[in-house]
Amino acid sequence: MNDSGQDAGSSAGSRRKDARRNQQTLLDAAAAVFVTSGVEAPVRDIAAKAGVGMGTIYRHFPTRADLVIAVYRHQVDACAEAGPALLTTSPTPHAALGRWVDLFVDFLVTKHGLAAALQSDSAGFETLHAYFLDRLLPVCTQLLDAAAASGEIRSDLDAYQLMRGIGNLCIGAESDSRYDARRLVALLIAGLRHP
Amino acid sequence: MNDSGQDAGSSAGSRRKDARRNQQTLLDAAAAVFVTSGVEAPVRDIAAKAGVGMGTIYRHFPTRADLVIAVYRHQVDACAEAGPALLTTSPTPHAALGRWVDLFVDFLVTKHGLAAALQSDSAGFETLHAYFLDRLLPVCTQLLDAAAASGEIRSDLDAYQLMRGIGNLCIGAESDSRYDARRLVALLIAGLRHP
DNA sequence: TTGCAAAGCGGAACAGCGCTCCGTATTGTT
DNA sequence: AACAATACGGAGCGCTGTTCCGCTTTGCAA
Repeated sequence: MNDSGQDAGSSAGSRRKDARRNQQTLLDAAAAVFVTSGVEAPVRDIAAKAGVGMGTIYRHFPTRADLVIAVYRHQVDACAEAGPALLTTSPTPHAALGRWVDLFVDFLVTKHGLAAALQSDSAGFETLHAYFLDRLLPVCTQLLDAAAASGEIRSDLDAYQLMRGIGNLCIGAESDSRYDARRLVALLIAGLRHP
Repeated sequence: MNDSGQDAGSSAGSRRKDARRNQQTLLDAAAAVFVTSGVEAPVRDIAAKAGVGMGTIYRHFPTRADLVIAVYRHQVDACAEAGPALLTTSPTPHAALGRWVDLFVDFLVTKHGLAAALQSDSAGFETLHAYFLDRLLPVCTQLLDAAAASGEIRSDLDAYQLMRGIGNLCIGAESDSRYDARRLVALLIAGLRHP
């Protein structure tokens, strides 16, 4: 359960051949369905798209969150790893924070319903929330601390609140052309500057 | 459908006696259930709490959104009416905006799941979104314009985006003690000031 | 090659949801 | 007291997520 997604057999090829093949098929099908119908698409749709039964999906990914995590793991990891890099390549820590936040927002906004799922209180999605936090909170903390140390921003907002705020601002951004989450997040970051 | 909530018979006592009594019973039951189980509580729970059948609830309130609107109508109206008043009693338009936003945030944060329902893309909740917008967008626009005219804030963010941003920031605030929506909204408003 | 656990698969089945529909009961008017 | 008109209750439909178990596939061992 707290194996942070995927199956017990990890990604190495230890299981039976058909099992490995189905796992990959499911990941591809899920990715495709998430794009067209959003992250909260019916599990049956994913199973159908993969040409697989319901049982198979739940054996490979015990909970929906595990499937979502598996699909987006690479991109979340990339986002996490970009943090320290940005800190060295940006003119100031505050600029690095801004760029990293842009990266995160772009990721969330382009994944239908992901931001909403992250904050959803429906059972089964806490794992998703936890994974994002585990992976990104340390990076965000590092960037925030650096920017605070350089004196550019106030230091009375912790990384958790910032990330939740950003995640919240991204909810519904993909389905409402009148709403520009990037702009609002930028405003929020602007509000962090010392008065 | 676009009668903005409630029933055709409005609140006047034109219908049968038992119908009027049941409508009030339902409003009370819904208010009570919303407090304990949130706005997205099962309709059956509300019917049970009111000691009434499913049919009754849907005849009085054709959609869930209508019921939610009916329960909170007074408070939303109060919030809308407070806007112009604040404009005259506050030292500056920007201060009025800040106080009004606080009012709105306090309202959202104390109603379990209301902020989430507002942005929910589940069918049947667009009416709720529309009602809040109809009622509050003009007020927010007025406050925003006044603050922009006084030169205190930038004028390139419309009231719609601001309200959506605020609503989004309030999601989940009532069930996460580490997250303070009021603070983040304040930061967002701070970000509106001219640089 | 063949036999046979072990591992994996499919989808029927269950529970919980919103919402509809219609036979029955209540009202108030004649 | 009789009778429309109105309103009520809850069974039932379609949709979710999730579980469970009889059947199939796989791969090792003989």
